[in-house]
Amino acid sequence: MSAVIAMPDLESRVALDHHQALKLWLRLLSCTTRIEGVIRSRLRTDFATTLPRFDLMAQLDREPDGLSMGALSKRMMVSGGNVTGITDQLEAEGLVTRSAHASDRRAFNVQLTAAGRRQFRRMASVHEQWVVEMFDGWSAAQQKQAFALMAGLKQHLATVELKSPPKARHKKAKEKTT
Amino acid sequence: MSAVIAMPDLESRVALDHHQALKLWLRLLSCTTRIEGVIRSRLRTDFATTLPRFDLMAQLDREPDGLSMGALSKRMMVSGGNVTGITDQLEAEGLVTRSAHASDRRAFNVQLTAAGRRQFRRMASVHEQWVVEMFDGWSAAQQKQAFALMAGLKQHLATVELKSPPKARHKKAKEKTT
DNA sequence: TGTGAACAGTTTGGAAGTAAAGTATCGGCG
DNA sequence: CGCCGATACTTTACTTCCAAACTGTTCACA
Repeated sequence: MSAVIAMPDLESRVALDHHQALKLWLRLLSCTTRIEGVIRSRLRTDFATTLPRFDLMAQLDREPDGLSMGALSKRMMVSGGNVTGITDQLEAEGLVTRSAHASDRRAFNVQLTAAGRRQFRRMASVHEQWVVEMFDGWSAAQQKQAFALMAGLKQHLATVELKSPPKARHKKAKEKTT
Repeated sequence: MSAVIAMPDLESRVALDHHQALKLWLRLLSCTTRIEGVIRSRLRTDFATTLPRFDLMAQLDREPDGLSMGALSKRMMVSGGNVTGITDQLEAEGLVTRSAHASDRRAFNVQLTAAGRRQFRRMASVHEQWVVEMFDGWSAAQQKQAFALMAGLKQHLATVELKSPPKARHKKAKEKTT
């Protein structure tokens, strides 16, 4: 329903679009913040752990052969320094091991220990139920729809530069700045 | 139609649902994390500010009469102690004022200063363009659809308790715990 | 071979977030 | 009035996170 014709003022149409995207973003953000808050709170009270620790263990649970620090950082979408700290903790508690990489002496291979895997599995099933509970406000069809929408968004976002592009956008300048 | 009791026959269906909700959640999370990261990064490089500072100013910009610390805390969905710290910074920089509440000596009224409003307005328009840019992977129709979906989710989430409920849910216990 | 860029991870310094305890004020009720 | 629980905010101690600087390793290539 975009007003292609009879545009009294381009300004107002743009402003409306802006408003829509902004409102959408705020709503999206408040939903995820809320869900994160609930999960965080329950992880603390039920399992005395935190979301990043759970997240790291979840990544490792999917990869029996282990992951490097860098791979963990990328998957968890947090900085490397952050992964170092969380891994330190879990290692100290005997939930993960940090072993030398076979061929690259810079890298480590992080793996879940038996105890770590046991603990994660115990938490994971409960965690899944929490997520199901929070999304059952949506029907299965709606969930599918949302999933598809998010797929598109995610793909588009991958093309967005992290830092603000240097303005001139009327030319399709796509070359690397290196 | 939530499978409340462990029914062997429905086991696999439930497992599928779980998987779906979980995947949906992870995708939702990665989208918002990415968007947040982009905005955060650009706010830093372009305006030497941070997301929570921007957020606080945005709340105040909408309320010319100012807001109390508690109201800010609620709107920003962060703890009160957090708001204290951010307000301290902005006040020290002359962007907001913390004045005594008219009738309640416990409360403060936080307002944008002229300089604060000027700075915020300058940032806000650019910020809106960033958001528009990130959501233009979606058509206007898709944005509308997503917005509606999120509305439903948000509403459902409001009924979810923060801490893990003590198990028994087969009765529709909806009474307040106060 | 050797040199320099790129890469893996750690360290550091600081902002942002929380929960929980503390301070001061408010408001109701005897 | 005087007390007591609720409220508004701050403080404290701690975790999480990032950006940027740093160390050590690898790899390309002259």
